[in-house]
Amino acid sequence: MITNINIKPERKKKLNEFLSQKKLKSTKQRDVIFNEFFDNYVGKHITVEDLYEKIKKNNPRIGYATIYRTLKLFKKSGIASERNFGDGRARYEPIRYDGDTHHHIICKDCSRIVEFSNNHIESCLKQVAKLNGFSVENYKIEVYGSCPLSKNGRNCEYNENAS
Amino acid sequence: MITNINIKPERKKKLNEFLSQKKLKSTKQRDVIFNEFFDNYVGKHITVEDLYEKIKKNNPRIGYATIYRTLKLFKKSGIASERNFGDGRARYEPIRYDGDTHHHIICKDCSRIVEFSNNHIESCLKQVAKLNGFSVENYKIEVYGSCPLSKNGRNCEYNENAS
DNA sequence: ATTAAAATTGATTATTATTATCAATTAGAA
DNA sequence: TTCTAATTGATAATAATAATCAATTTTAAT
Repeated sequence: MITNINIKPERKKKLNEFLSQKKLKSTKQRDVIFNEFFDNYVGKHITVEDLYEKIKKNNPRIGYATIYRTLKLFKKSGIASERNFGDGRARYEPIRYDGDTHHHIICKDCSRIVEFSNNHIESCLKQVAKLNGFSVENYKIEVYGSCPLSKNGRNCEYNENAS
Repeated sequence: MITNINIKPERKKKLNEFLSQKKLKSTKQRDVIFNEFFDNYVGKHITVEDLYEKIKKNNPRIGYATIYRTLKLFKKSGIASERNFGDGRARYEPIRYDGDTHHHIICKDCSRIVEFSNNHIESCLKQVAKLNGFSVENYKIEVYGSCPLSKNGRNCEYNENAS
């Protein structure tokens, strides 16, 4: 069950726990990036560059490297996940709640992304891994195909990161 | 059903069909790379660099760029697939037969890779995509976890590309 | 509130994988 | 053989990410 209401406090708490556990510091930059990321990119998949451009508008002092480092920090702290859809640039996505495993269907024509999760498939995968003696940490499923818009022959220019 | 016997002639035929269809040429370099790739890397996942190093031993005249271009050619012709396991370098794998869709379980400790295929999971995925209006072109499933060797506490240094 | 130690930042440079360039060579058809 | 177009190999260009480092900021201790 995916809920978009009020996830920020819980995620902020988790980040702060990670910071204090690792004796790291909270800074104004990290706050700004956290807010932008969780206010505007839940359910989306943003590149480092796009997030930098967005943040630069209101906070021109924040540097490119800081965005890189902070998204990695979010990843390590368990509030963001890194995705790679094969275009050579990493994308980051807010993790909405602990245990939020979902997967992606990607349109090869217009890059539109639909998310899904499916317990049945996941338990099958765990079983396959178990049969091979593996314990499962996480898994990634990506389906590539053509979306309804592009199949209808319409021009389906799509940009999920648009404001 | 996976069979390792005698796949080369069939794959070579497919490559040659692609070449003549696209009015491309067969060259000594392409033959050398084809042979090395299908003699020694079926069921493995080799990087461009590793294949270059291997081929250089007997064919020091063949350049790095040619390996890159030829693996891409193999991919386009449908006899190789490109994989990306998150370490920032592409890996190539011979496609054993048309319709060879299989997936990977990757040990996060020693990078050992086990392959599997599962029709049930695949048909579930197709159904999920269909519910969202997508037609499926291909899909990728990766399971990350710990392999039996590393769970036993043994030193499980593993290199699937070793000679 | 001051201070000191350690982490962070921002600007820049370095690294690394991949792609593009281009003159020289080679394959394949005529 | 000859002509045309594709290919090669060496190298330079590109692009994403990582590393460096002096200056700054945070946090804990005093």
